[in-house]
Amino acid sequence: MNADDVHAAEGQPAQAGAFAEITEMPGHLLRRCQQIAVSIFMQECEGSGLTPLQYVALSAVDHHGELDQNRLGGLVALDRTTIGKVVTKLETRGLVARRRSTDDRRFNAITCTPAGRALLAEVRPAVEAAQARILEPLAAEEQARFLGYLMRVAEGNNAHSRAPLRG
Amino acid sequence: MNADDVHAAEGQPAQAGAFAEITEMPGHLLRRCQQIAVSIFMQECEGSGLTPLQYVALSAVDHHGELDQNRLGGLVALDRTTIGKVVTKLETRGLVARRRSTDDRRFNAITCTPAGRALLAEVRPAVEAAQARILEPLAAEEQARFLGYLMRVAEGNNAHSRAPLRG
DNA sequence: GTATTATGATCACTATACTGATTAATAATT
DNA sequence: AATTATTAATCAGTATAGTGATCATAATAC
Repeated sequence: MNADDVHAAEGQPAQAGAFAEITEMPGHLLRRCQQIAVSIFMQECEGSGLTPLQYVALSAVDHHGELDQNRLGGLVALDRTTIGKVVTKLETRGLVARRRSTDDRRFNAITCTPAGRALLAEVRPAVEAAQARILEPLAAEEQARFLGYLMRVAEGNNAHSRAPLRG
Repeated sequence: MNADDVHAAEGQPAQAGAFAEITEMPGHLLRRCQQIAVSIFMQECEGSGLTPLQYVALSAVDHHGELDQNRLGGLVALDRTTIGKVVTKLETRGLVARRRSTDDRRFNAITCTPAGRALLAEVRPAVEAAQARILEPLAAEEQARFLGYLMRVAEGNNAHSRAPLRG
């Protein structure tokens, strides 16, 4: 910046080097990688109008057939409120159908529509292209090890998550 | 669920097995790991009232001395709007000071307050405990390799990020 | 058969993470 | 000097990711 710059006047900050360490911490790196993964997904899947979360949730509904929001949230590791909003978005686009279960009227019964299934099939190549781009900085063997580590970190810490996977 | 369950009637869903594959994709795993990393940070650093982002941003301000919001956003890889909100939150807690630069009146000059520096020092052990817990499912050698992979994925794809790191 | 408990969904609220439009100030061009 | 372009910040809007409170319904206890 300029003349009224404290930086120049104070010499060394209180915790010299501490910030550099933070940028090499797993928490910070995971945030950056997740941020990048979303960016790449949005680029590759632009035409579909789907976000990563919408794609995963729609796939889960397609794969599992009719299920309630709570179970769906567990399958994709999302809290009750967020999965509710994702379902609302998918519903307004006609990709899933939502109705109150007549059996137990507390439940929202979610099903995948033909339009939802068609979009899933259509966007699938772009999703796979995105995944390949995310891993591109690593060699093939490293990619496999990296995925293995991610799976173990996710599974090993699942109980510590605020929205654990409930398969 | 129950009797009016479409699942039982339809047999196999359209894309059998596709969802299982998605749960092993880097995009999904990175989201889950980031989600878990935030959960663990919030548990360990509960007393500080700091979120992961607030901690990283505050550290960056401390380390770099006075700087503007745009540069701060670049250092922590955040877009202009999000870094603005983080700074507002830190400002209301008195952890940073924000004033218009007299030199160039477009800039917000951000500085770390003594209270901010004190909190950083206080919370540091909890932050490191959180990082250790995130990596716990991996052996020491694997942790080092995992961090190396995360750094290469983040750096190699930096240009594809919607809010790239600008060191 | 009523009271208690448990559960699914929704609402209000906070924080993260962006885009596009706008505003204010500076820099570059002519 | 006046016009144009650029830049920092902010605002409105959308999506992700949660918490705690509330409401309706269902299951259980007594």
